[in-house]
Amino acid sequence: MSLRHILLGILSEPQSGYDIKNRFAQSLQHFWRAELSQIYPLLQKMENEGLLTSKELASSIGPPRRVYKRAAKGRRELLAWLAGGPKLGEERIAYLAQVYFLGNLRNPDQAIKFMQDLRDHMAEWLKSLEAAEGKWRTHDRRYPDDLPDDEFFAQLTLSLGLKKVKANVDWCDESIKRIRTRKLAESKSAKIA
Amino acid sequence: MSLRHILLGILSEPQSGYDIKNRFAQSLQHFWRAELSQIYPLLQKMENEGLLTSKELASSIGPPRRVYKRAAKGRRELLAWLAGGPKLGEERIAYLAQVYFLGNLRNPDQAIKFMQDLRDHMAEWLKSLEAAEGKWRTHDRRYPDDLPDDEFFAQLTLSLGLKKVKANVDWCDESIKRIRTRKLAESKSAKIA
DNA sequence: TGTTCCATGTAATAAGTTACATGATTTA
DNA sequence: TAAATCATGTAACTTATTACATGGAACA
Repeated sequence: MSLRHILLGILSEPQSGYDIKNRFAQSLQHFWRAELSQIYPLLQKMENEGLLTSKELASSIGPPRRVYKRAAKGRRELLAWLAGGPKLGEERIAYLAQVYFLGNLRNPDQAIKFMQDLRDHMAEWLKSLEAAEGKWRTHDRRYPDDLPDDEFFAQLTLSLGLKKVKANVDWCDESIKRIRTRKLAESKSAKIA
Repeated sequence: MSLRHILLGILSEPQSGYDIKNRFAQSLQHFWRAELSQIYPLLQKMENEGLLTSKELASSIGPPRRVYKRAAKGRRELLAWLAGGPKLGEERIAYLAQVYFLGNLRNPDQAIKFMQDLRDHMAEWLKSLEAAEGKWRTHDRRYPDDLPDDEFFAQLTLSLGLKKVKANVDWCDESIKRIRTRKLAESKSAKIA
């Protein structure tokens, strides 16, 4: 039920479905994803429910755009979501489910490969977050604590992102070592037996 | 598409839908959740697809249980999922979406309250993870690196959980301070103006 | 005697994914 | 001239949630 609230959050300024998709690509995708084919019908539905208003605008580059903005009712629903306190216990992290079952792989090298692959992705992700932060810092001297409200809270999520992705990289390194050590211990006990 | 793979992972040993729900409550729920009303029909469907087999067992305490176990075909599908490498980019963390939009709250005290609430939940979660670890360590001297494969990889997810939840608590503390500082700066500039 | 636990499910609805369809404009 | 970007959508399908239905055993 969160996508509708995310749309309400984004639509303090008028934007098209396409704009929203780009907003996901920039920042939101780190904790929620959505396809255009989900966004477009939902915008229409929410307009019918009186949460949004829309108008069609001609565009210089390409087809006309339908831009949506939240209505007063939409703003109230957003505030109710926030006032309801943090929604915990709904996390989904597919790669951890995979790690949980890595023991099913017969050869420990496969588990090591999986963790190295994960490590590489996390390190790359960390790089991109650090680059985003660096750019933001150099382009806006208000960064990070004098930013306007909406950007400040987006920065908070970036700052947690950095911490968590770093923790992930460290954990991957540790885990790979631990799997290697087990592998050695196993081959020794096999020789003894 | 991950629940079917999680079921395949769990069902190396025969278990009922109810057992699976309990398994979620113990550990899996930290990265994936599932309701019984999703589990039961999916087990049936996967049996029809030849991924699982089942049989009904009488129980001493309560109604008869239908226990499922993965078939050879199910095991192959699980291995293919793991061999496909880590599934990234599908994370869902609703509370971060909320933080992202906290700027919509007019009064900074509301944002502080939200973050304190989040902090409390994270601290409680951390306690429960530490308790789980302590219990495991005292009850099994093989903990953590000499555990059998399946438990070892489950322990890896616990060890990441500890790191991440700690990072979350720290980040909440930092964030609350930062919001407080902004609030003070704002009230000063209001006086000057 | 009421609540929790054990145990299985169905029905209705909502949310989300994948594939398809269209067409202009800009860049390589 | 092929690909990418801009822009909007529909159709078919899968996945997930909420509500409902049943009933015995244990516990407080």
